[in-house]
Amino acid sequence: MHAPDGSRLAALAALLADPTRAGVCLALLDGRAWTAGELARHTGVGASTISAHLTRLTEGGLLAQERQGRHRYVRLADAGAARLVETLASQAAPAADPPRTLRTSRANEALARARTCYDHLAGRLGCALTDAMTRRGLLRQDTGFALTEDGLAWFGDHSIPLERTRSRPLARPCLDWTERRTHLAGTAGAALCAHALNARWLTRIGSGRALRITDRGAQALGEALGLDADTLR
Amino acid sequence: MHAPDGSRLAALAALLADPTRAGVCLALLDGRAWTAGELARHTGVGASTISAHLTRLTEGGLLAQERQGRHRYVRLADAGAARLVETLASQAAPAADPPRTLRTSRANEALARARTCYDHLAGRLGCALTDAMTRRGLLRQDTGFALTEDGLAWFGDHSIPLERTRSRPLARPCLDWTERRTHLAGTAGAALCAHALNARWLTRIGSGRALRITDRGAQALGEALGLDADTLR
DNA sequence: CGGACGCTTCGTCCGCGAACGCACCGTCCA
DNA sequence: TGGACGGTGCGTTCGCGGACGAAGCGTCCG
Repeated sequence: MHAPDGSRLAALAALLADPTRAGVCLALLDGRAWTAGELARHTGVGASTISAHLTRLTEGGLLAQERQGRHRYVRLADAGAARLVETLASQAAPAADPPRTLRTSRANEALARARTCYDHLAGRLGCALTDAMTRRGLLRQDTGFALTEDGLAWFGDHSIPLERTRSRPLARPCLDWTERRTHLAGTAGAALCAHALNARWLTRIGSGRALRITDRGAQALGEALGLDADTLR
Repeated sequence: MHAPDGSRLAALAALLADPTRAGVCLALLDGRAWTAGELARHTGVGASTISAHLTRLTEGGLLAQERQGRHRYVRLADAGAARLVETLASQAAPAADPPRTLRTSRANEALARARTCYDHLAGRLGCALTDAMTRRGLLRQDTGFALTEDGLAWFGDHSIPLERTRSRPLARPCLDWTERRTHLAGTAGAALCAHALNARWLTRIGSGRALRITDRGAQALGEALGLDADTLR
């Protein structure tokens, strides 16, 4: 075993060093599978071009694909790939020029409010949940980033199963692009997100990664975490 | 505020998408400042070439530079930059072809045994320390990654000051390239490393990032963590 | 069965950027 | 006050790769 040489690192970075491929990976950060055509339209590039890019990303191990009929579905390969894109995105973020059109402004506002980040919750909602959990002593951030005993119990009380795997941390921080603060990721973050969508606490807006809080969700989150979810509507 | 677009992410990734620049960043992961000439020799490239690369990396915000006389010293700009390179390196790692010469084999063995990773300890030693701390209940990894109360006290007992800053976590996991496991990073990891070097528990081998355990260090680590440091010699 | 559709393959064009050598500038030392 | 040395700027070369369009292939649906 030897230290990774520059060429391997460069080859991996090169996959993300193109605006189109970077746009693809950012789009896939919503954690779902997109078709090649959707990504072509989303990045504003031809069908043949996106096809080549998806092939490169897949062969590079960043994307996983699945073919269904005449569709090619791609998604981020694993949590490691998602973490890489996240890290890059949060480090690249510091541009803050105002959006130009009302339409994109609305879309950005929705994203800033609540969205998925790969498999967990982000945006103001994600941060508010994380803060509430910290305030209630379910999560500790002052000595690192970990669930407490009370936190473990909380998940149990709400029948949210926590898979304890060796390869993936139960709780880890993820830096939020819009809030510039950390929110809950890892197995627990994913479980919470899955539960919130399953129990209809949250629903997706259209087909994107933006989320909306339901009435039931506002009530449930108010009870479970003392969160004033109305302000996040 | 809006989501980072592909071009920003791509521009950042492009900085690391070149073998020479990637080699520079990996070298700088030892946390120290290198001169332009050292990096040119290290990457096997001309002086003018390395100069241009260092300028690009600095302007991109990944490197910080400092001029002393006719020397140009560069180092990684901040913990964020280091984390980015780490993440990329650990994701890129899976090549394991054996080293070709005895010389590089020796060097790799030394690196695998004990080294710095930006500002904290890595290699078998770093992982062993992290494991020992976990075993002794100073560090919890099963619910995330955080120091325990006992852990905080341990740092106090050994007069290792822990700066509690808001922007940087006290403890976070860092994936080790050689061990494929996590070791302690963050403020606590940095403080431990600094203390170990200060107290001469460890010394640098030559000018690289490899470390050697001193007799005093073996004894101190044995007492403080019950670590059998002899096996790491 | 035919046509629309989603994706892929191929050929082509074109621009970016990495590397080098050389001339040059400032610094350090004998 | 030279001369060696570390680093910079410029001009040149050259290969890589991203984009497009056209043609082709399999899939779905009317």
